Amino acid sequence: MARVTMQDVAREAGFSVATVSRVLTGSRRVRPDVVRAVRAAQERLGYRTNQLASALRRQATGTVGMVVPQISNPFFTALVQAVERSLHRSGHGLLLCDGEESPDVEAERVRTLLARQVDGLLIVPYDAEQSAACVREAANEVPVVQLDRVVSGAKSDSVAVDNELGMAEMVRHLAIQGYQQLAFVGSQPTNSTAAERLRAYLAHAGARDENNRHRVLLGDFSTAWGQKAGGDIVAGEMPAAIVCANDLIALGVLDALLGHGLHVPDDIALAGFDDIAFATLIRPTLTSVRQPVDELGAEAVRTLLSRLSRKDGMPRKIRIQPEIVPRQSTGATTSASAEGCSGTSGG
Amino acid sequence: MARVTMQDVAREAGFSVATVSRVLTGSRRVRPDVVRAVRAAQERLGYRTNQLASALRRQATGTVGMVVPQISNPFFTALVQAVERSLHRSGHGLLLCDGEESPDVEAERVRTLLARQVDGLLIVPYDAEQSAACVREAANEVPVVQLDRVVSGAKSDSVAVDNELGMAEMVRHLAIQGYQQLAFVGSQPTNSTAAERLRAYLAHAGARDENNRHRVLLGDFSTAWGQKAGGDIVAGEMPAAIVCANDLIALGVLDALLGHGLHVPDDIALAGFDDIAFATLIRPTLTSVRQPVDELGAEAVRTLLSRLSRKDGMPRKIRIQPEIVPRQSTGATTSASAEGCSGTSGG
DNA sequence: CTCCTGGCGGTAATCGTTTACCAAATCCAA
DNA sequence: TTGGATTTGGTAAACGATTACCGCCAGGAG
Repeated sequence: MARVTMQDVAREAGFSVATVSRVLTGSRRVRPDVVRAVRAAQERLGYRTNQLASALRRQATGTVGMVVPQISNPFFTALVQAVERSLHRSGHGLLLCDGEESPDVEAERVRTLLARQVDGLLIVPYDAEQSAACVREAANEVPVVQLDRVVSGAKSDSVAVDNELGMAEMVRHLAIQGYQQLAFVGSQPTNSTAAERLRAYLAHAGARDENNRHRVLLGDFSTAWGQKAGGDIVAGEMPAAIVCANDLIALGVLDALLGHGLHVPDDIALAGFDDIAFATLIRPTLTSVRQPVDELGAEAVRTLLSRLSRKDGMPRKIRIQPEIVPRQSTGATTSASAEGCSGTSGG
Repeated sequence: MARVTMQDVAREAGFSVATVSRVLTGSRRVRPDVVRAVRAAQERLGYRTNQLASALRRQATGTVGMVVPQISNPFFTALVQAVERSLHRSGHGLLLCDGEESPDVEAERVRTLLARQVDGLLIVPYDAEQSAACVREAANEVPVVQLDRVVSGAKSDSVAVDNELGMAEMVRHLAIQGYQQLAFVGSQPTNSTAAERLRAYLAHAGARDENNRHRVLLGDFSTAWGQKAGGDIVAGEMPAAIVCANDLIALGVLDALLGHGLHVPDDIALAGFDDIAFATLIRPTLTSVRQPVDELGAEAVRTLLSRLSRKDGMPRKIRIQPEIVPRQSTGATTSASAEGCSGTSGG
């Protein structure tokens, strides 16, 4: 039951711990017959190196920390999944933390991650201002990559989608589909994505129609907010289409619309942002802006790991191009059957 | 930039590292004035203890590993979230791994978790047979709690919902609602939850109607499978209601039904299992068996932590009672507006 | 004044690796 | 045969905390 150490392997093989270590890490040439002997001994004892001790000595844990505002948001879930996969591919572990949508919890999580000596940090900062200090502080200790959202003033790389572009294309798409009067249901711009999407909407929709400036409802990124905003819109003068700042909001709005007996897109069109898996599982299927989650995750990991090897260079801002996915909710597809959805397994 | 160590604090405070350590861990009484001096020095230097070194010495990392078959399944996401919260509340960290629905990947993940010296392991084993060896092996090294699914032959605790009970209540509910002819869309019983739900369905539905034994379609726990099975059912002689082994399957089936122009529950009723968040966001809202995810996670963590302090005692099987949630899809609610959904935040 | 006891700070061993440095062995050319 | 270069294994010092053990000092009893 007592863990078997390198000492044991060394004794068993009849060599020193140094030699065993060299065989295992390949840090220096060892005679082939010795290698065989050591490997055999290792096999016999079922030895696996203690990463803790190794990490302490090498000053690198092979672990990166990740903090997201809330795991249960499907977009973040997908991001976590993509990151986890990329990390494991390069032999790293993931220490995951949920910030519980609170700057305080978030800061505390970052602190414990640093205390656990993570080699680097991936963070989706909750709030553009309240999270800034904690991100800056972290960036002084280890390489940090901001993901999806960005706070200013931190010396760190960032990876996100080009929200401006995505929103612009969405507005254009709606125009092409013939929807003139638009409304926007978004989030208070307390973080970069909310702010960018709002700004882009105003810039592009406002340019076409001065009226649109008035039909902007701001809350948070939740379904609950979508439901409320949807109700408000139905109560007033109806626009031709509603643009939402993310899919969760759109789901809420849709719920409200259907609840009032409205048909989408016949009575009113609807569009979201993120393209979460459920966008194709509801009726009507939801037009959205696809965030290439796998790419985002992979790119973030790649950026972080490259910082780990060579720390030089200026912070880089990486922006990935999103892609609009037209579906039934904006009258783009009439085919009744949805695209496949690969989410397998179950509880 | 160089990390500040306990040495530095000791020097700054004018005491030895032993004293500093004692102040920080509270392992022994230290004179109040000395405590103040040490704390002041710590504050001045911004010292935080290196968990790595501490863990190596104490032989405990304060970290537990968790392996789920696939994070993107909303049920597992919710479970992870609950676990993460409970763990952090007791000062532990979570090393999360996605098994990618493969016994090999799963086994590899377990091995790296053990190499990282996790204090304990929470695992949702992918396959009743193929995952058994790896769970057993892990249970020999650290306390293991199996969550949601169970493999036999491992000396470990387990926490799960009483699937038998949940399915029994669902069948009874459908009977009360007046649905006689049932069909079951489930997963091949390659894991305990699939097996238990199938067995319970057969026991209870079969008891009422010999015919029901024939209307059992088995695939996996995915939406894709639900879509296919739904199509097959529509093509043949239609039952009055379809019982699904989880909500993802139900979503797929629903998709197929709606795609064929059928109305739920007027033409055919539908029920799921798990009660994931989206069950209330689709139309019709989905009748399901609620798994109390927060309780499951909390109980699993509690069980694991108690094993960490006192290793004695036989393995315990903890079964939590699920609760059926009747909604529109079985004609239980006619109210059009859905219940609130709290999933906040967004990408 | 001596001796014992309890409180408390310091010294150094320890957790399990990695690796700088040393030394023995081997090899090759002259 | 010799002397330098090259392998390659061993010794021991880190990494940064925790803690067993030691010893000093103060105070109380005799």
